[in-house]
Amino acid sequence: MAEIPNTNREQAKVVDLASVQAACHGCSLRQLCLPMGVNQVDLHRLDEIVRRSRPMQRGKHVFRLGDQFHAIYAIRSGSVKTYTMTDAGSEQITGFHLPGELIGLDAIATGSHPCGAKALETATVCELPFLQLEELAVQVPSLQHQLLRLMSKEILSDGELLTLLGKKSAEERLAALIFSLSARFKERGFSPNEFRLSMSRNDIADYLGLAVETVSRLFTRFQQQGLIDVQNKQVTIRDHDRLKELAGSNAEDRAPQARA
Amino acid sequence: MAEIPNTNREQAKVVDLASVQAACHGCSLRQLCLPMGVNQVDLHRLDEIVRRSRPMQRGKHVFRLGDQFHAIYAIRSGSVKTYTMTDAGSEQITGFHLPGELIGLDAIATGSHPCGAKALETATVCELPFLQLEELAVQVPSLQHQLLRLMSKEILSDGELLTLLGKKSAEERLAALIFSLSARFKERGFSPNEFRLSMSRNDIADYLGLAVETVSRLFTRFQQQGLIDVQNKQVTIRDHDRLKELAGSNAEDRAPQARA
DNA sequence: CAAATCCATTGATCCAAATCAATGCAGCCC
DNA sequence: GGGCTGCATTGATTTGGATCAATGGATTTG
Repeated sequence: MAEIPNTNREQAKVVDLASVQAACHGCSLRQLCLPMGVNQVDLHRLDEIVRRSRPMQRGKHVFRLGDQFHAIYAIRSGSVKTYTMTDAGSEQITGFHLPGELIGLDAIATGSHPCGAKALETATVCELPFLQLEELAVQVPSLQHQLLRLMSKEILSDGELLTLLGKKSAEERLAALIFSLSARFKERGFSPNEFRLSMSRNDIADYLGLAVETVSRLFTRFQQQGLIDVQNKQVTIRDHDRLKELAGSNAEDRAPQARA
Repeated sequence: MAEIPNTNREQAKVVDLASVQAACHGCSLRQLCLPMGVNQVDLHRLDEIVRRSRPMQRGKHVFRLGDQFHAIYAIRSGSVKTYTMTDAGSEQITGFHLPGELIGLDAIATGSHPCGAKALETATVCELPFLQLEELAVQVPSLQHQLLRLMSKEILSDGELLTLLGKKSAEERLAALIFSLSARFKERGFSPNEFRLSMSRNDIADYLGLAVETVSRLFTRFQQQGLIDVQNKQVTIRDHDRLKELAGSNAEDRAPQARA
């Protein structure tokens, strides 16, 4: 509810773009990000329209709720949360985004950002001006394909989150989040078993549709049960299998019936 | 949980495609659907790849959970629900889809359908083979644009549903659903104030993340409060404004503070 | 380095919605 | 038309997680 105050400069221009080119062709994330499947030659054309931001401090916006839409952004380093506001003023976090993921895709339809995007830690992002990207995508089928694929992936992960919020217990929700983060860190070459949660407990609660207190209690419980080790924001996974099982379901242990 | 039994024929081929062409150029939904913004000439090329299904009976699948992905579908008439299964066997419904809306978009990323799609009443759908659609989209920028727009819209509405499930009370959720259906019926030229709910109470519960009993009680309560009239599946909106207010928020009436 | 501020944890209590239980009703099929 | 079957409503009871309340730690700032 209490907004972090912004400097005037940050107000005026939310993302501060570096003058250096982003250079997708040399980026370690190209197998996860938009460049996947795009050949060398076409990749240089993508490079021409991409601008990389300067490192953004924790709490700064990539874009704000309601901002006019002109570009989508790829996370290059760090992590970013996207969120909407309820009328009552509380945040619903729609995603925690890691390097290689695209944000701002939900703004294409309406022309303005229905959610805000804020750096959870120092982060850099790559700006992809949408008109230019669309233009390039009709010329580069592999780029169009990958853009559609990434949007599809977003719809897919939203669907999973829906099930999480609609059907799962608090315990399952937190286990699923930890499990998902673990898998995504692994994809990016980081340790899947030891990582730092860049978001606050409050953010986790606002993502999972729970109260902070509940999240806190669950961390304590998971630790007591030997599932994970928690030391502030540092998490170590102790029992990957049980965590996975918990994330998948905990209602089925009393009804493990066969699927038709 | 109990699956409607399927005939062998329906098992073998889920969607039964008519031999007639779909004819987007003559379709009354073209301003809502994929053809929006596509010119006459290109529209005929779209017509060539679209196949319209025969009317599908209530309960038949457009595609099943886990089916291999080869096409997306536009609802032409009737209504369709998309849903996933939790490991415990209960459905999380991810959307109720009306004519002009696309389904199957979440399958592009993985190549198989992460959710199933079932007709809620007699419905027809248009099949858009994805490879051909992609091929056409690189040749017809306006088609690419509209496809991206519709995918974005899907992400947007998923985000709204997330907020609904994560932050809103049972009352707000149901009000929001009724309000959303009303708005979408209006868009399609139907009465926004009097319509038939094609889905069961159970489906509504599985969409809103509630128990059936809660949904039923809310319908009764809304009727008592004079918000709506309910007669089985027939709904008449009596107080549009109060319904809208309730759908937007009901927590703010005790904290109507100004936004920063 | 101390004070201030923010964030996280823990405990006690409450409540909205789930669950359990029963009856009512509508649309079907013989 | 009468019984069947699945769907919907209503009531009683329980409970998971929210809310309220207080304290404990961790960053941050002057």
